[in-house]
Amino acid sequence: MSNEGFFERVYTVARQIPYGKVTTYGAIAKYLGLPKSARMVGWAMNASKNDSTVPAHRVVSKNGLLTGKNHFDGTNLMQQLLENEGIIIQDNKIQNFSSFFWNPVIFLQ
DNA sequence: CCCATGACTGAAG
DNA sequence: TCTTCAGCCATGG
Repeated sequence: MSNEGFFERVYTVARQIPYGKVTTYGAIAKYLGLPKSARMVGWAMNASKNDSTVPAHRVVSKNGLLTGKNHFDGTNLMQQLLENEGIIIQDNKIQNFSSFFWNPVIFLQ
């Protein structure tokens, strides 16, 4: 894992996100040892569009805002996918975000 | 090698 | 609370 490319490492973590849970770009970056590279994680998600095994919709910004929803096909596809997992969303923002947050730094230690 | 681009963040005003 | 700004660093031209 540590010898794989940056994207693959991001994908490996993203695939561990449990159903009905979400995490942030920054948390994944921190887990990978690059706490200042949240943008790279977002970029990796964009590149994961072809890879259906990566649950990119479960990765949101620090505040629970669906900043990447515009990169999904449907206008509200990202939101619908999350709501389908039991997550409540209002104004592009996850409600009660902290209760859905899954921190890879803690769970994958 | 230099420059632009970004699904981010945290600090500052 | 909201808006701006500046680091951040992998990729591609």
